[in-house]
Amino acid sequence: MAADGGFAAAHLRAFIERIERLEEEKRALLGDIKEIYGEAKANGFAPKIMRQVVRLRKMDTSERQEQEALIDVYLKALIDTPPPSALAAE
Amino acid sequence: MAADGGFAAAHLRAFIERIERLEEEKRALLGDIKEIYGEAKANGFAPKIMRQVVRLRKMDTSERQEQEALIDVYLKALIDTPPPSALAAE
Amino acid sequence: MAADGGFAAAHLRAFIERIERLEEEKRALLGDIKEIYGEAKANGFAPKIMRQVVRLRKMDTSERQEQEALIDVYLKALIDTPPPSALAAE
Amino acid sequence: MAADGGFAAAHLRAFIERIERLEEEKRALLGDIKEIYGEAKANGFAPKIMRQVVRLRKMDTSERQEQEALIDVYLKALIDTPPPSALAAE
DNA sequence: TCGCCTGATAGTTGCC
DNA sequence: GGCAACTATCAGGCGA
Repeated sequence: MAADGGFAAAHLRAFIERIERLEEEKRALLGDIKEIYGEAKANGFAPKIMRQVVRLRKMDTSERQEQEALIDVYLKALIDTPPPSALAAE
Repeated sequence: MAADGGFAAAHLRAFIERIERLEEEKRALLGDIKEIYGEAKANGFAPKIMRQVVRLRKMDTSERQEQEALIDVYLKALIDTPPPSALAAE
Repeated sequence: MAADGGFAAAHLRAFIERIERLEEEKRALLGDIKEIYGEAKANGFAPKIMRQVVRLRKMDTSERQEQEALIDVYLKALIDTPPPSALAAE
Repeated sequence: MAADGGFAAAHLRAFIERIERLEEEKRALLGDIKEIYGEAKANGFAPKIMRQVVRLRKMDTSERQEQEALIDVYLKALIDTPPPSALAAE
């Protein structure tokens, strides 16, 4: 790669530049999102809860439903086997 | 730290050794868990589903319950606002 | 909040919608970045190294060198304490 | 599986219980490790550096140097391509 | 078996 | 200054 007259280096530069450009955009986007949570908080909403809500709404629409039935079967088989964490509640 | 006659170095060594020892144990534990999933698979169970089940059982017993009510309120407020991903399903 | 005639709910909906819209954009951006790393890989570059490079370029040079120096001090303090993995080599 | 008189369910329960037990141990182990880093910090060591040191000691020396060399090559190829952050300094 | 992708872990940052 | 949330990296599991 070093013996190619710098062509590879130029290639690499192009990739890195594109990536860094997109990362800048991403950074801006993250800032915008954060700002909205800030506004919401100023209006009496709980950002933490809102984040969970956004997350849940994402999950619910995924292909998870397809496997839901099987998960349910497994969970039901364990219905009288409480998870260990239940002990911590004492 | 360099001018302490190596006392700090000995101290650091002790900490690192303890950590590396525990990491070894952790590694072994992960191996055991993996093995069990393998056994289960050999018995006709789906490891992937089992992992999700374990995960769900963990979540259900966490402090999430405390915030569950509030999450519910938020979700209900959004009941006629479908998430964007619904559009992708077309 | 529940007793406000739904005004708060409408407000919440507006916030969530804005957030979910931006998250869609973010998702797209992440996909683009990933794609570029994929292209780079197909051209013989190592994505893992590229990521480190992008990260290093974000840091101030002096800060980076300071960290490396400290790492070196720690490593040297452990010079006669072989890591556990050496044992596995037997 | 459902028509087996619950034998499979019992089997599944056994697997899940073993897994959850081991996960508890893992959780405890992680807590212990975290605790040691805390102690070290209280004694004037930098946990962040320690973690990197532990990580480096896990890698083979030659492998590590190989990576560093490659990072250097990449960085040098980008030497006249300033990162975007330089623009922010203006 | 390889590549992809999701889930786990470490680092960073902002809040309290 | 410590704590907790969020982001990014990494490794293991899954599917082709």
